Amino acid sequence: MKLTNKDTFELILANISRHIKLEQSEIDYFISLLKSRKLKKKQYLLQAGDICRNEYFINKGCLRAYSTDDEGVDHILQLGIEGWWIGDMYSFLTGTAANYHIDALEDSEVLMIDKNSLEELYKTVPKFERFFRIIIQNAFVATQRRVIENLSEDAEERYLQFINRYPAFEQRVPQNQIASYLGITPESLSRIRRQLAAKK
Amino acid sequence: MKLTNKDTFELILANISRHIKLEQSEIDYFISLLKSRKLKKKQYLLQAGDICRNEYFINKGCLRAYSTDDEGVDHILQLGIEGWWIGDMYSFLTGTAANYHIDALEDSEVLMIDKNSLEELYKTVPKFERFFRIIIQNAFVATQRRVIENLSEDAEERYLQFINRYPAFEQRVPQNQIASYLGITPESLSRIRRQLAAKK
DNA sequence: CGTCTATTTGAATGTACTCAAAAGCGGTGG
DNA sequence: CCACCGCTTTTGAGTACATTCAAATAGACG
Repeated sequence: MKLTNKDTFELILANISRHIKLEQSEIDYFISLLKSRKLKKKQYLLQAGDICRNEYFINKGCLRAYSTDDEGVDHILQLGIEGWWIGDMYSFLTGTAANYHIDALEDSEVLMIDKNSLEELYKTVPKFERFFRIIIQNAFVATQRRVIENLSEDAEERYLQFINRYPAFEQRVPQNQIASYLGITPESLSRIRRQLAAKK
Repeated sequence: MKLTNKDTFELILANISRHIKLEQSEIDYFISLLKSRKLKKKQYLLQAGDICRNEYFINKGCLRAYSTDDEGVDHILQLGIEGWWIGDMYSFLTGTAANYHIDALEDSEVLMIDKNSLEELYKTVPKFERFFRIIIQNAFVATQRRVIENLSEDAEERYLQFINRYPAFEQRVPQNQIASYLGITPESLSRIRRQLAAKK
């Protein structure tokens, strides 16, 4: 879908302007590279085995990226809502089969940019190198923190950190999905919540 | 320490030239921003609570970045040898107190660039935005994979993945440090290794 | 050589898991 | 609009993997 509606880009442009300043011509050019896609709840944006040909900006809704292990259990790599980027970066960078599924936990809309367009964008407006460096840097720091928390905290502590850090997710993401993100079973999370309620 | 010896920069320049092409003048300028530091085994490069004022390129040796939890147990966020970057990126970016210690597992040498110099470098030679974007992107992808492996694999699988992916570490890093990286106790790793040896 | 640290081994413990079933909730179609 | 169906959440009982604590052995460093 090609885009014309200006409102569509408010969020992503606000996002970008927090890190780099763009001329109107640069904005127009950037927007011309984007496509949009709407997803119904449960619909796939990407399936493992596909090549991830885009980076996705979540304009509306809620998505998850996850892998399925040998026993068929899902493990959530990333949750994202409006304003977040999502994708399978390794697949995107190397052009190899994706390891992750991405699907919608709510009816959603993403803006996407494919690899050629992105390289083109880097060449034409080098400031975007800076923008994506910063975005990725922040994602990297958050992921490192998650590694350390997985190593050093028990399930209850991780859950408390999670709802404290991402209150929006606690509202919008089903418990079994939060459990998957935390690396525990839905049964365990249910028990943890009961205990926390008892403590109060 | 200010630098003059050309050999000192071979590794880092080779590293950089894999991603961006530099003019001699740009190389000279970049090098002028670097400082070097030698570390004896067990010596700190950074302590939690300090502000991490540099990004560090490991020119020689082996370092670890780790946090210490409430019970005094260490958890290794990152291991690195020659050719790897290391630091506490959150502290570096925000100027806040570091959460991680970094110290040397072997006598080591790092090249370092401070924040002002790096921003200066980005301004003067924007190609470095690209270079660090790529470096961070790769680190991000690797860290995401680690999250998923921590969520989906048991201790034995994670250990096998580890020695397969980082054979150099198996040689150079003590077992209790590998255990810490994998998120298990040294005792558990010892038992896992015994079982693996028995299977053969 | 002696000391300090790392590794191995054993025994008891615990946190989270699996399997199973019931209760709750939400969406869909009659 | 209500009833039903499927999925999510809760609860229980038994289990397993890794932990803790303790001690012995091995190895590294001065």
